Amino acid sequence: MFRDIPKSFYGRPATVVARELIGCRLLVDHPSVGAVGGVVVETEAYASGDPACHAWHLEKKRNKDPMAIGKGHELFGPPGLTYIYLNYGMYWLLNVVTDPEGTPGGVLIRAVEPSLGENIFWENRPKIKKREDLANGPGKLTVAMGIDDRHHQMDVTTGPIRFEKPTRHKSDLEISTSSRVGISQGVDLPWRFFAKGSIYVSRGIPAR
DNA sequence: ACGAGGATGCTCT
DNA sequence: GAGCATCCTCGTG
Repeated sequence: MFRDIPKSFYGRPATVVARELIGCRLLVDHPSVGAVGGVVVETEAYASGDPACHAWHLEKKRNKDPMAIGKGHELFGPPGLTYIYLNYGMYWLLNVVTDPEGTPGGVLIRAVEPSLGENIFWENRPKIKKREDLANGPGKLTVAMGIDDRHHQMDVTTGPIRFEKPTRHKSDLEISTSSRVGISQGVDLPWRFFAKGSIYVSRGIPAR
């Protein structure tokens, strides 16, 4: 079973939230079946002072002009809202804003194991043959679950995208870390978190 | 198993 | 014009 997560959960450092979201359930409202869901098995943290974070260059700019605005400004905003952006001109990527307002931070959801409304996952990704390939990547899970820019800046405690914590604690769930995927800056930081041994984790870096 | 390359659109990293 | 928090297909071993 699952229970709601309070807003205060997200007002903490991105690395902490990223780790604790592993094992939680992601729910997305769906027009025909009510909602689809998946258990989060992989996340990445992006933080203040982190050269790979979308807010990094804005942070530097804001040292001169505190009102400067640009890509990633949402990451400075109140925690617990979604931050969704298009990458490589094709895929929407889902993040949750973390850290107190004024401090940039966010968590990228990279992979889920389908757990509710799985037929929708299959419908949205008709070429896929294996269940573990339905949502084992940040672009794949948004396609599979029907997430796009309509879900941008929504409250994850009340909105169409929500997270729930398992009531049974994750004593049986081991979490591993690694460097982050697909970035060229900050590659040394071990800020990718994933469920050890899960076949639903994305490819690229060995899942141990 | 693994690597190369193309698709595609927004920001200025 | 370059670079990007990606994915898929097709080639080779």
